[in-house]
Amino acid sequence: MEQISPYISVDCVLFGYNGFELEVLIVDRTLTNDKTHELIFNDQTLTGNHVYVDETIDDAANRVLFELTGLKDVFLEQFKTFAHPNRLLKPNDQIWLQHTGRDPKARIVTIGFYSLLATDKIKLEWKGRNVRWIPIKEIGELAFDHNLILSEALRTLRQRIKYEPITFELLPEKFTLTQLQNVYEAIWDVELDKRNFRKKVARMKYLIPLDEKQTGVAHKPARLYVFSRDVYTKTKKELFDFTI
Amino acid sequence: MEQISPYISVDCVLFGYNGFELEVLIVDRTLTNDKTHELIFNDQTLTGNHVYVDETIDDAANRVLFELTGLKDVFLEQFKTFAHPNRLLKPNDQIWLQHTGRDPKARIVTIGFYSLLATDKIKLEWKGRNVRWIPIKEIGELAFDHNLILSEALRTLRQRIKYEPITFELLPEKFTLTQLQNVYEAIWDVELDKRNFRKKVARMKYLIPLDEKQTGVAHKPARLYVFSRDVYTKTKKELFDFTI
DNA sequence: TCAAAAGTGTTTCAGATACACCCATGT
DNA sequence: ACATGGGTGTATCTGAAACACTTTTGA
Repeated sequence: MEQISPYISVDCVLFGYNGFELEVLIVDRTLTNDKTHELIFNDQTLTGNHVYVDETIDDAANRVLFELTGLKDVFLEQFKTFAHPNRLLKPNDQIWLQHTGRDPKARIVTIGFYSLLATDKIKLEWKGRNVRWIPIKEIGELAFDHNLILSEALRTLRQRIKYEPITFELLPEKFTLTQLQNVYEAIWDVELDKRNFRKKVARMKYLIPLDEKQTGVAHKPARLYVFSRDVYTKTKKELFDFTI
Repeated sequence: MEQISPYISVDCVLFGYNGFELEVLIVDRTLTNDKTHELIFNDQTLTGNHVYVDETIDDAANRVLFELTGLKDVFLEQFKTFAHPNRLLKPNDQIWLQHTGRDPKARIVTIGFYSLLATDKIKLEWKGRNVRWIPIKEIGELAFDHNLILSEALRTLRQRIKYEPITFELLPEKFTLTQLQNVYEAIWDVELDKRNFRKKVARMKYLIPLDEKQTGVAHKPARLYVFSRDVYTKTKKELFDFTI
């Protein structure tokens, strides 16, 4: 067993999309009395990891993703670091740290990462804990400073999708334009005009239309598209443009 | 003396503008043998600080700025965290850590901040070390992973000025439109068209023209402008727009 | 045959780009 | 009087926004 860097952790905000809403992966944190088996508390956290001594923070974050999905090379990006001296001082958190054998007084710096995942890629169990997707609007109080981490991640995501083609990561490999539009609408919580949206994506050469259609839908089946990272990197240009 | 969090530091990339080029604040790091007074090495670093146990990282970063300028409330923003296990292993860095009484084997997480400053606000001495502005294109090898930190800061800056009005921070309170244009040109290393640039800024209502002109210049004196953060926050709107 | 979502075109307006000359000042 | 940078307008093109109907499929 490799040794842990006791003052560094990573927290991962995993975004998913259920066809209607933006979701976040949440794990249950349940603490019971070892002897009486009575429930002490039951709440929720984001996914996170400690970092091994010889491990980079990116590797540690990727480890979370791998444990949850069995996949390497998932989209994952550092967005902000949280190091407030009081970030672990809520009563439940103190009990939890103590119970899991950590120093509740130690100051832990956590580096926040976010990732976009097709929701069906996730295992529903992680480190013996229950895992589930929760729509972003239904998320209540989370442990530690995880509500703050989540809201900063969402802020970053909303910005990032304006300028980088990453929304595809939330969809199956082959997707329809309506699905893609729905993703933008879910992330921004707005409605977009279908015709204008399609004119816009028509200019994105890296969105490749297939000679393939949806099947099994009770309406005119939509054409399927794939995202070509190859075309994207070849055609993207730096914008020396400012908009404000 | 407050106690230091030994595994957390902040590094600040301070950008300045000399009228022609984008500059970065660099401090000399000179190590001499305590007995013979021979020079062991002489190289450069960014500015940085350790973090006190009860201090937030933002406060620690602001402390650097305050030590250098005597100013509070300077523009300062966290942009990325650097935690590679090998980031302090270059020979000079190991000698330096040892010499300054720190554990050269310890893994230190550093949170990168960047700031924009009018260059005349800086003191030229910091922690007994020499401080100077160096044009970004003339910066050589820096200590630790500071070249990496700098290049990530620059990447962030180039993005950020597209969507946020922060370039003013590099200029005196009252500035001309040509100065402002020069700042954009220096940061992006491009040339912009004067007339089109002015049409663009004419739409920025938070750029307030004054009834005041340059004096003492050997040509038609330019009108002076100020940035109104007040007007900016009142008129800015969220963009639900994507451009790629 | 009906319900459901797919798919499509035009007009109007704002902003991006390209481009050249006269003006006010100090020396 | 001249050198220096300040300041301005027009034409063309591209993309943004607003808006409604026909088509294809499964049930």
